[in-house]
Amino acid sequence: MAVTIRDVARDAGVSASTVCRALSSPELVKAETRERVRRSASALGYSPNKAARGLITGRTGNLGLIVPDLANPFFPGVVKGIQARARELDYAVFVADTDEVPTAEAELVQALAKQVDGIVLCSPRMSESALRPLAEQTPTVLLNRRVSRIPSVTFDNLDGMRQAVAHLTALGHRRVAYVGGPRSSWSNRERLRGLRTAAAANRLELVEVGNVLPQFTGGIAAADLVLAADVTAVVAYNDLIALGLLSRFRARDVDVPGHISVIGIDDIAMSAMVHPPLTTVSSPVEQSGRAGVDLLLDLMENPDRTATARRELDTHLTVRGSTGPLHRP
Amino acid sequence: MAVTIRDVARDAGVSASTVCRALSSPELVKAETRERVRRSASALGYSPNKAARGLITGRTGNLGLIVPDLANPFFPGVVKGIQARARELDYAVFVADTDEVPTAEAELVQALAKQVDGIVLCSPRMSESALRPLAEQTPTVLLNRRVSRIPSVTFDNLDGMRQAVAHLTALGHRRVAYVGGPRSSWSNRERLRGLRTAAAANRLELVEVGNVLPQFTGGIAAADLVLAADVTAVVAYNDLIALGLLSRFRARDVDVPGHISVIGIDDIAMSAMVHPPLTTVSSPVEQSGRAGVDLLLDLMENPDRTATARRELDTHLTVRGSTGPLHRP
DNA sequence: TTGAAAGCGATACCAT
DNA sequence: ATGGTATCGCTTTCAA
Repeated sequence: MAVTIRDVARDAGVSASTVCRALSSPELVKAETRERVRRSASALGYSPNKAARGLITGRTGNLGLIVPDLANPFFPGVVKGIQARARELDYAVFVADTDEVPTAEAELVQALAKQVDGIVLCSPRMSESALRPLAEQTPTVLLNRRVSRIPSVTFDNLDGMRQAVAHLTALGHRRVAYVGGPRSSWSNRERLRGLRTAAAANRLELVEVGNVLPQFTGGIAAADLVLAADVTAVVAYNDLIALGLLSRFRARDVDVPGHISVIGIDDIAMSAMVHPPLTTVSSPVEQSGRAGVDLLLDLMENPDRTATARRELDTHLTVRGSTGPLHRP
Repeated sequence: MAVTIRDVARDAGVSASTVCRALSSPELVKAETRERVRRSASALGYSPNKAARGLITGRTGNLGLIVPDLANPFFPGVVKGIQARARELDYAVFVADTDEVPTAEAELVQALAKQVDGIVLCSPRMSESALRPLAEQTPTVLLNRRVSRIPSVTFDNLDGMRQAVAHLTALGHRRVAYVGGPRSSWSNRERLRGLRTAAAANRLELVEVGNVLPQFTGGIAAADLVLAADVTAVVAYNDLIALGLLSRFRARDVDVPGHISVIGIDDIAMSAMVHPPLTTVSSPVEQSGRAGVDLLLDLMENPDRTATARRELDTHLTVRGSTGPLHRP
């Protein structure tokens, strides 16, 4: 079948060891021999078997990536960032989708652990106590989650919320709702914390209307609760929820932003495509993926020094038509 | 580090061979021994190293998947379907995104070929002559593309277009535009062919307004051409383009569906979320992914007999608010 | 029913 | 500078 190192060795009239060296440590081989080997290799179309190499070197050249739900456009962005960086570094990427089932996370990590050099865990929902042993077993980087002694890439949710509240305050809003996402989401907790802090600092009333699925339907479901809460603005855990709110508001003939202002988080592409376009807290999603890969490689080379490495990326408010000044009497 | 088969063997007081058999060919091992081995294995948290196994069996237990652009919500759907099926069958999946760069396809196939048992090529843009040698080298299944002697899963684009035209005809439309996607897209060619056939059969005028990127911005760009074409309805290569059309129409104060009807293809989630919601030709996307995996496994077991296996999945028109009867004078 | 040993493909160490 | 050999973890004859 496939051409092996021994085929090349025979063809070039040298030993397998020499072929190996000629290809991976050229400086150790006489120029003439090296050339002969290289010619044979490319003539036969040889390329080394990564699995076999990994067996002995302990490096597979593969990375693992686990995300909660590819149907949420936020995550494909992360995947693209990771892919792009991984390809630059000549790594291949296993991708697994847990379908928002927290127990699937650990299973998938276990399944991938032996065939990858490291794993990027994106927005994991599992508990810290479940997470830490996994991270000790395989080099792991967390995205959108912070856990002590595990490297992570996060967005500055606190500052994002501060910007959102500042914007609403400037527009005259005094009473604002928050539609929460999954309770097990670290981002959700951070966003809530950021909102509380910012609200207090601005003497704004914050109404928490509960937790919903981080999806369009979650927003649909929350919309009526928001209206009943008698607020003039609402911040949603993510853009999908915010889009659900917008949709339901329209169905109920509630004017946005005339009657109520809406702010989402993530800045998924769709947010700019709807009408009115959604004001949202933008995060550099692809960049977070790239940063995750870089952190992972650091970690692999240097298990201890970088164990607590952290990148926190800036967010910024993108103001669009779904927020506006308060007109109500 | 990781627990190996020998650790389990020692713990259970048997040889490595027996552990291997107990786990993969249980019927060859005495029940009692088998149980003991299994207990040791799970106590130690053993799971076999796929790479090492692959070295000897020639099977890696991995699949490769190559898609043009994860940012187009159609593709994450495919990925989810493939993942789900692959996980059921205990396969892990490499995912690679070409960013719509056709030359990246072959490179990625080459890079993955040696570490997977088979590859699913989703909507490949490369030429047939480039495709065929790749498919001969590694078991390959095509999604959304048909090439002789390579197994494939496709949607019944022709019938989908027939349904779309029937719908528009029933509403009274006589002159319809088509906004094309990438010229190198097989689906685009099929859709165009289907439209031409159906238009002729219904004595409908079909205006082809050129090819655009299969993205929201493509639709924005095409909208003005469509308006200038003096049609009462437009079919777009995909939903993203259709959403771009809707957006631009709204910006130009063109009423949909009062002044013009719009039909997309794919039925991505967003299509139901906008206003007016988009009429579209729905395809069973996740199912196509699952079918792709099944075809691939057939092919692996049976390289010759199934070389030309084909699945064509039914599509159906989902009518929503973006199409309506003709009111114009 | 079980164990010993060979070997998959590549690499790394030890000789020469 | 090059070759021989052991080894990675697992599966698979072949014997017992």
